[in-house]
Amino acid sequence: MSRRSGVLEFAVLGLLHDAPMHGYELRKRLNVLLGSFRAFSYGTLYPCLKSLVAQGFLVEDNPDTEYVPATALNGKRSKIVYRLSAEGKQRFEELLADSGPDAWEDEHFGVHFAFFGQTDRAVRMRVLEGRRSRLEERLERMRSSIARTRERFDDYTLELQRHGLESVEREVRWLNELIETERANRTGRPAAGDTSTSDGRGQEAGSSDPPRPPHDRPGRS
Amino acid sequence: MSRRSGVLEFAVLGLLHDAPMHGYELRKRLNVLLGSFRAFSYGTLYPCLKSLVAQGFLVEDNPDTEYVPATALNGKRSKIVYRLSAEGKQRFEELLADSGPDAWEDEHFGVHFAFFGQTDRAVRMRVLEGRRSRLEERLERMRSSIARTRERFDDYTLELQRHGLESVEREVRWLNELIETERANRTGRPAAGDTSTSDGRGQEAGSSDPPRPPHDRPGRS
DNA sequence: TCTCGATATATCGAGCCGATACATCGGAGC
DNA sequence: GCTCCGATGTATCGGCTCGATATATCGAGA
Repeated sequence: MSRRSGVLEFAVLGLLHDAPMHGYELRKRLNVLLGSFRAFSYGTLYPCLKSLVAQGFLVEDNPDTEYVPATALNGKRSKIVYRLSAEGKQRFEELLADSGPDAWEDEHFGVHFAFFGQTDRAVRMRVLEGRRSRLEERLERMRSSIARTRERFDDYTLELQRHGLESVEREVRWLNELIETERANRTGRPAAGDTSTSDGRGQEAGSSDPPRPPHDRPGRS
Repeated sequence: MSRRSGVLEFAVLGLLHDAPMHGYELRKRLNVLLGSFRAFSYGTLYPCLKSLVAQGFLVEDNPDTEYVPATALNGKRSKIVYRLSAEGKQRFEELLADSGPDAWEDEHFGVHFAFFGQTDRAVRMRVLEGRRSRLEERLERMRSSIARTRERFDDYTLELQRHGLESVEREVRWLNELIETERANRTGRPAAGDTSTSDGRGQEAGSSDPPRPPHDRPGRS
């Protein structure tokens, strides 16, 4: 589990960091959290939850004391509420601090960004700039590819390629705005790059400085 | 094979409609053709080619007469050139004429659009409008979802959702332009809605009227 | 009461990717 | 001429993920 992407693990840990939940609720919030970036199905979520329990990152809060229907078969399938263990909390912090090349690949960037509110400013900057350079490489390849094959395809195919290209260009502009905002919000005090394992701070969301992303006005109704 | 998406089958048939090719070349062109819409790996392509041969849609042009190295093992693995059979050509025409709901889902729309140059105008219109209404449904859901969860997430998460929303909005605007162009290019003669199985027309690309998609100017260098 | 949809957990077949292996060929460098 | 290396070329395997499906409860409404 989570050998390939680890995206789901990260997202689940992050959501359960706020509040305990059961799978059904978790999946709904998951697909809202990640927006149009990614969606997961039950066939992926439930095995992942099991794996996270087996790894010790999650604990099943089995509320046998609470309302259990149990009218049916002896197996009595009731709600299973998952809660983050101490190891799970620590694991989430580790994932938050990761600013390696993986963090700005297609599959990972969305989740990392979704939790930027709990991420150090230095990590945020590295991830944003890494993502941008990644997309600029792709842009270069797409442009030369379109230029090379301009004569070989009909107009609709070229239009599809052009549209894809502009999507990536828009993505880069978005990143530029974000980076610019990060730079503008740079206070005099640099973010404390603590590698200690959550020693003193017992607070849940230790965001001392509000990041304030761009686009204060929602734009349209 | 090709039970779920059929995208690869469609794209392979369409590319081999123009010229015979071997797998390696096919994959390169495939990933250019579909732009940023989709990419396929060898692990998907080669089994699909085998399946298409087994179904009788492709023929292996094994050029034993041409240069065969054969210095190595007795199996002598040389180039395998794939060519469209008559059944394959007919299959491609069928896929081109498909304007059912599947044609405007996420997985299928890109390929269908890539071959719009060989598609009837009536089918093009149905697919574009179907796609647009599909995205507008999604837009509605995303908007209400963001409105409902505005207070539950931090600013970066909301920014991610907003950006996803604007991506879909941009997609709808793009479709609007395309549909408008289709309408403007509507000549007096309606496209012959023939359901016959490619009876008279032996021509390769039977595009009698040039579709002329929007954005004549490439915009930027 | 009976149906229907939302809530809730779980599994299975099949598609698809990434990595990898194997083999050839043309060119760069020596 | 020689070797190394990257592009060309075909092929497979492990495993992640999806869509469909099965099962069961609950609240709302006909």
